Amino acid sequence: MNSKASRSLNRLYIKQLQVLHSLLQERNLSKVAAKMGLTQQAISEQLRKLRDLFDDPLFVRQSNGVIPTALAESLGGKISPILRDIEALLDKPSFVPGEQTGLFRISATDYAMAVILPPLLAELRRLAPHLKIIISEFESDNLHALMAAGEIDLALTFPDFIPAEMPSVFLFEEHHVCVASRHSPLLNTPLLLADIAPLPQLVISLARNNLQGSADAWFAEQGLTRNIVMSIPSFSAASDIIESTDIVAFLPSRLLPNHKVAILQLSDTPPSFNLVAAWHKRSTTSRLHQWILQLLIDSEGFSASTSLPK
Amino acid sequence: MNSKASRSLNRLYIKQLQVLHSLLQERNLSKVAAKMGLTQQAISEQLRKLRDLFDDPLFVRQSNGVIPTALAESLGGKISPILRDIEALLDKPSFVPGEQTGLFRISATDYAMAVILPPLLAELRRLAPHLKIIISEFESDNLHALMAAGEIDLALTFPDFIPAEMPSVFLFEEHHVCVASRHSPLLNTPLLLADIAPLPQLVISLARNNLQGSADAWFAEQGLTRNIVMSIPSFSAASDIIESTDIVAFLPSRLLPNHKVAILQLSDTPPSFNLVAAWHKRSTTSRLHQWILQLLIDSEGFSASTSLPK
DNA sequence: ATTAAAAACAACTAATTTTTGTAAGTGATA
DNA sequence: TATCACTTACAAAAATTAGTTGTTTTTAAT
Repeated sequence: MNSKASRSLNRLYIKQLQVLHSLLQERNLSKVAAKMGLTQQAISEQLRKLRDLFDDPLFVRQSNGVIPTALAESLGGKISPILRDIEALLDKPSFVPGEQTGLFRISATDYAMAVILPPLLAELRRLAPHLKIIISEFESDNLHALMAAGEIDLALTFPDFIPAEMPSVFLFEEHHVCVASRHSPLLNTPLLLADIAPLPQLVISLARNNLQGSADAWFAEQGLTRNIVMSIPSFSAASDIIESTDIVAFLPSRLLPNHKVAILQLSDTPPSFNLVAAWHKRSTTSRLHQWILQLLIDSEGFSASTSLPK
Repeated sequence: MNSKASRSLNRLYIKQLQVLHSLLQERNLSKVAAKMGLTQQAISEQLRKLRDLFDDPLFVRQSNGVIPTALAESLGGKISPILRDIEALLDKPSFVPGEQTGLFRISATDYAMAVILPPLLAELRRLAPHLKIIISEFESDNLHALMAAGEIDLALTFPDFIPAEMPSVFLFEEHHVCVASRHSPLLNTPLLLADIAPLPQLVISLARNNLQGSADAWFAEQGLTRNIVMSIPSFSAASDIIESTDIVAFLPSRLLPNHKVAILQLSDTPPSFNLVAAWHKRSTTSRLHQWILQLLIDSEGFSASTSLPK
């Protein structure tokens, strides 16, 4: 392509293509002008530029209008589909869940996998059967980077793990209950927090590989120090361990009851915590994303109060 | 389509689509700016307009650039072919006669059909076998209107019949010879113009249905009045009539010899006249038209001196 | 918290489009 | 052939828009 043309191409309005197209139909500058809400002179000027661009008169005048040259006519056939394609760009694609064929990636803690995902995924399978879904274990380290790279679309986790710049929505409030093996001699015995503190305990630690638990502060408030002897990164594995040891732990209430562990009768109630769904700003305007988020909010009747940073 | 979008579409540069496209590749405004020879601020402003047009952020910023939203990504796939199509508009289609599949319409007097067309059509068949050709009898009345309407591409006729605004090219000079039936007793007898004048004569009149011939003025110059008894609109039919009557006529020299009529030995030579090819301004830049015209000029070694009105 | 990179904003300048006004071309018709 | 009605083309002013320079804000990593 010659350089003059490519330079001019930068300055080519869609409008100029429309002028050329209308001119081929109307064969009259004044009529095209009226149709486009401009003056005849403006159309004449655009035509002058088109003539310069294509190095052809394109239209020659008659008493009652103009008639196209061979080149103008051949351009006409090519311009029509281009204009249609460009107009189609602006038509918001209608969003029909059943027709979604894309891929949606959810990162979730194993707690969320057990509690939140089952009903959501059932709905997704029902309403959007052609949508492919990838679920990955929640990684707190580089969540934002993964989302920026487009490798995760939605995270289901605890508020602490989501960076401030990410929009998120509150899903529900959860609290821990203290559990022990179903064979534990402590079952059916009323217990105080002070009774729990010295017992060997396990904490679920998703990010930090240490022996600190989320309820440590609560014990400290009452002047107690917990006897934490183990840390694992999975809620479901915790149950297995607890079942076969003398270890006790605080597990989210919605994971219970299960057939491996039993709830201890504790007089105090541990502080509650929240579950949230978080995503990257880039996804906020995605219709698919919006729809799945709404499904999530609706699916268990969560009181949805979105908190999107401005 | 909403009215805001259609209004904005008028103002949409091809360049803006290129910005969107480059941004999807580079994911960095400054790099796109450098690539397009503009400042970062200019790209930012175009992005602002695109955001307004599509009612979507399109790109959200990071520390080292931007990342596209779902909408921007979906637009990307549609924009690439559009940009290719638009660039293809500017590529002049290469003209290969053998690939021409169009239709070419020639209007010719029966003289031109007999003398000019045969070699031209032979060449056309040989060089452009996929080109369709329609030949029609020359109509002097509304030649310009027919050509404006695209119903005739080229006329082969006499200069008198082509309006001043039509471009034309001189083909060759022709002159009349006086003929009579091959059975005529006048054959082989030297004749003066004064001898011809009283003889019953036929004129070929393409436009005006009257008894005036093109050589009338020539007779008048010598103080003679022709005895015109018949007018017909066809040169070839003239020969048939002359053969079977006592009528004489002036026929173009290139139609002779033929087996129906014979040339009279006239001492004077009638004034010559020209043959021209004429067309509509709209066709002047058509490669097909130019090529056929050149073929016509070359085919018999005519001394081609085009006379295109400004 | 600091920093480096990048996008966004603001005011100004340059370029372009559009309009207003006018001239000139075209073909029909009196 | 002169005029008429209609049309495109040209020119200069006005309005709009794109682009630039300078600056601020945002972003995320150190």
